[in-house]
Amino acid sequence: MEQIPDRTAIFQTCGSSEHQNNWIDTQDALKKRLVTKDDFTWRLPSSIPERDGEGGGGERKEVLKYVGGVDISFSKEDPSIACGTLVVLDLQSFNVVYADFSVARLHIPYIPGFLAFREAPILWELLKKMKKEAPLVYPQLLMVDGNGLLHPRGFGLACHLGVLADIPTIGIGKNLHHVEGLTQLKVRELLEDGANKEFVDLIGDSGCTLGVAMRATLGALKPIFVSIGHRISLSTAVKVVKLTCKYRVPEPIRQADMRSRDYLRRRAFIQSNS
DNA sequence: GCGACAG
DNA sequence: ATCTTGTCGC
Repeated sequence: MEQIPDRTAIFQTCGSSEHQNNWIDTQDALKKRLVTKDDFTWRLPSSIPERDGEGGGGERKEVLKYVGGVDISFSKEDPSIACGTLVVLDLQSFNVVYADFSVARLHIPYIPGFLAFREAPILWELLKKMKKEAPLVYPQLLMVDGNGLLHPRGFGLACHLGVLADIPTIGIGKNLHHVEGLTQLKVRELLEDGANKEFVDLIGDSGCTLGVAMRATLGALKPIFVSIGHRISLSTAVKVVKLTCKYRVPEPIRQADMRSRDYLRRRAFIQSNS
C-alpha cells in the first residue's frame, strides 16, 4: 500500500504547528544576522560631541534627529483588514515630518511568539518605499510596537524587522510577554521594591537581561517594556526611549498608533459614502 | 492536563 | 488588536 499520507490530512492533523516549525527555523536563521551592540553613526542629542574614530577624518558625528515609529491597526468591521503605518519624528521639534500608510488584508493570524510573520511584511514595504522616495528624512532609528530580544527565542518583531531592513530598532511592549519565568506580578514587585523605581532590568531564568521595564512618565504606574531590536545596546535604547517619552508610550509609536487608527476610520467613512 | 501568551 | 463615557486629578 502507498504509505504517503494525504497532504490535506497532514494539514488537518498538524494544523498550524507545521508552519510554526518553519517559522522557528526562519527566526533562528535571521537571528544569526542580529547585532546587539551600538552600530550607527549618530550620537544622542545630549551627549558630548565625539570625533569619528576611523580614518582620522575628524568629523563630528551627526546628532540623532529622525526617529521612526511603526504600528498596525485593524478594522473593527473586518479584523483581517490592517493599516500599517510609518511615522518619522524630528527629535528637535517633536514634529511628525513623515507619515505613510498601507492598507492590506492580512492572511496570517496573530500567534504569540510569531507576530513578525503577520506584521513585518507590510512594515518592511513601507520602509523600502520611504528609502526610495523620501531618503532625506529616512529614520536613523526605528521604534517598533512589539518586543525585540524579549521573546521566547530572543527574536521578536523589532529584531525581525530590524534585520530585514538593516536599521537600528528598539522594541516597545505595552504588555509583558511572559517569557523565561517573567510575569507581570514579579515585575510589579521589582518596581515597588522599596521606593518606587523608574525602571528595572528584566532578567530571565537564563540570567540574561532581556530588557527593561520602565515607567516612562511621572504618573505612569504601568510600565512599558523596552528591549533591543537590532544594532543598538539596551542602555542606549533606554536613553532614546526616555528622550521620546512625552507620555507613557514613546512619541513615534504613539503618533503611528493614533494616525493609523485615524486613517482607517476616515477610509471606512469615505467608502461607505461613495 | 492546565494555564500563560507581544499585537 | 478592537469596543466605549465618563470621570478623577494635576
